[in-house]
Amino acid sequence: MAKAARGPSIRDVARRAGVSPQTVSRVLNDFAGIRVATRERVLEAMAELNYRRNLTARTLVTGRSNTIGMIGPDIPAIGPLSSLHAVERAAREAGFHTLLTSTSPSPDDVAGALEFLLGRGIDALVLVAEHRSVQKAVDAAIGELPVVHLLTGGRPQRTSISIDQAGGVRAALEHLLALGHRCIQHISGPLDYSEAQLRRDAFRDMIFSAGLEEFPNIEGDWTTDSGYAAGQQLDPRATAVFSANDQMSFGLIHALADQGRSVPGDVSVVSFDDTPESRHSLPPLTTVHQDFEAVGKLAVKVLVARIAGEHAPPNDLIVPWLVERSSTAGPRASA
Amino acid sequence: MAKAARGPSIRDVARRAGVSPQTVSRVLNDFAGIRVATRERVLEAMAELNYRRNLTARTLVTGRSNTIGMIGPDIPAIGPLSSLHAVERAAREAGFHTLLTSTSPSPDDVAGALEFLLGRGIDALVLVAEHRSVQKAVDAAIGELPVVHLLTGGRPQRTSISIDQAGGVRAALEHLLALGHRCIQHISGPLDYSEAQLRRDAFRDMIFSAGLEEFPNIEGDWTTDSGYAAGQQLDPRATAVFSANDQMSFGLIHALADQGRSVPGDVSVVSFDDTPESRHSLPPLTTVHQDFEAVGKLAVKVLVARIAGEHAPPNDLIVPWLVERSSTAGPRASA
DNA sequence: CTCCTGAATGCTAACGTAAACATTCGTGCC
DNA sequence: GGCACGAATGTTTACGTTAGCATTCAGGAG
Repeated sequence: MAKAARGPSIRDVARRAGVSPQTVSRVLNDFAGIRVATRERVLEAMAELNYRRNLTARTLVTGRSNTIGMIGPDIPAIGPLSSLHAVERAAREAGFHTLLTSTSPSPDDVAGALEFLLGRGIDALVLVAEHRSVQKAVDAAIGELPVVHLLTGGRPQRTSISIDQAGGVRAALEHLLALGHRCIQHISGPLDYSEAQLRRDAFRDMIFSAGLEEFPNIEGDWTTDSGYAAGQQLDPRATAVFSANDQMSFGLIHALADQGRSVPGDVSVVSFDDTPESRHSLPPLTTVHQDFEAVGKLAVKVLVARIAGEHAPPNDLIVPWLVERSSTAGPRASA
Repeated sequence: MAKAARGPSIRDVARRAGVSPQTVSRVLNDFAGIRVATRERVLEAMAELNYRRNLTARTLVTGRSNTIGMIGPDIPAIGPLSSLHAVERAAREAGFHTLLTSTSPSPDDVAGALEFLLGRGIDALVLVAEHRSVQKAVDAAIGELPVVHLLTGGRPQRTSISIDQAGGVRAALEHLLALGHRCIQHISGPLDYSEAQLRRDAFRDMIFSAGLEEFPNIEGDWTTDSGYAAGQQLDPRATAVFSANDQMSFGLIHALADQGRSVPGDVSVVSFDDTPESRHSLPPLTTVHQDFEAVGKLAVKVLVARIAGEHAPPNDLIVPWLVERSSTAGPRASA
């Protein structure tokens, strides 16, 4: 067994400094009304003993952990990972820390992750790119805990910080329409993810209201490989593709290149995410910018307010915008 | 103030089941020697009250948290993020959970992160892609805690799971040499990261022992943008580039394309990481495969063993290999 | 019937901290 | 000089759990 190796406690410090444990606690928590000499004696004792405050005990007694739990998806896609990372940074700046669990969509896994976080006394919960099974489990288990759903794009019943998925899709499609495209196919993410479904639905709405022909949806799984596969089943009449994330776009463009078709010469591609890679791919992608950083910051801001007991602000919608680069152009005359 | 909203405790369950708290605890921890009827009564009571075990209290009394702390870099690069993610998954499978903190290289930040993790009673620590300032802080603060340094590629003094950076570089350069390249320039990562330095050093050794001319090192910061910038300062005589990660390679290739130079026609590019994007970029990258998943798994395995008090196995070196794709070819006759 | 034994369960203390209340002490005022 | 008062510090208790020891109980041996 690993030895317990407990460090010095507040009591040891108190003894060494010749004060009561409570006084040490007060110094730790920056209470007013401690004589300067006393405080210094305590600080000195802490330094000498190499004292480290025990967050576990503190959490136990206060019921507050200053920790935000995060549940993310199991997949190593840059999008969700960026969001998680952004939350982590924003939380840190706000004086909070994060407890990260990723989980496969299996209900058992989700329940386990939730169990761990809740048992750990988190003060709030952030859900990133949730699989739908996660939503259900969370709704069942959460009591008063502040929760933010990130990026889902529209869950009116609870607080959520979302990118306005429909708005982003609209910007992307308007761009393609303005270029003159009439045959546009969609490569969606896995439809059991909220984002994927929202984007697909918004796409359909746009196609419908523009009176265009609807091509069958090709469902990918967010990965570059699935984008490549999608490129192989693309309808030959399509002059433009709206792809649900950048990674799939890369795969798609690769597949087209292998078929001897160029982007945007033969096919235009509009994408979603604006990951760092999309700025420098060949061609650089025209893509909807998702400001992960802003989302993370806003999420933490909302949560901190709710933790402090302030009334939760209404759902916040971050509006993404289209970054026009070189993967789109007008359709060929021949099309 | 947020209401405490404490859930039911072991005591509430005990009262309801008509047993002592200790018996409930025994049921929770799967002790032998509980009458079946009693156990069932307890389980029933837990279900009725929707009881959730408090990990905080448990940690406080046992001194073990079943949690592995992770410190990662502040940057949202896919490489380190993948590693963190892999550790998280491996830990979960081993019954552990993870506490993630990322930190800027500033000593204060690092100290704060460490403080948080240690105060939280983590059982072990994983360092991913450490900035050198992290190493120093960790060495100072860690006592008996099992630590694994991930991906640094050679820290003999402590247990570390590393990718054999030098081996990877060797594979990459041997490939270029075999193709006939003699003018090879390096784009390194920021040299205050261990990996960046190890790769740069291995590169130099290879160049030296092959008796080739040494071009000045161009130092990037792992991002695609810095790769693009590097592409603009490339020595015109270089027929091949060894770039320290995939993201910078993408930027580099973009810059070359903007100059009207093609890859691999005019310049060959060998890279490091084998991220999912590299399979489908144009051209697909020849790159050194880093098995983040394997590294994560191995790290957790080592840590679990050390937590259990077994003697730490010696440093483990994972050997990466070169994946040959289409970004390399022989030098032009004109070169 | 009593005693012993082992199985099942209960009781008490402890983990390290902070909240709430209690006490001490110095100081200024009458 | 005595008193009141606020500032500084101390004492007690609780948070939810588990370790360690104590107790109860049933059943078999003598």
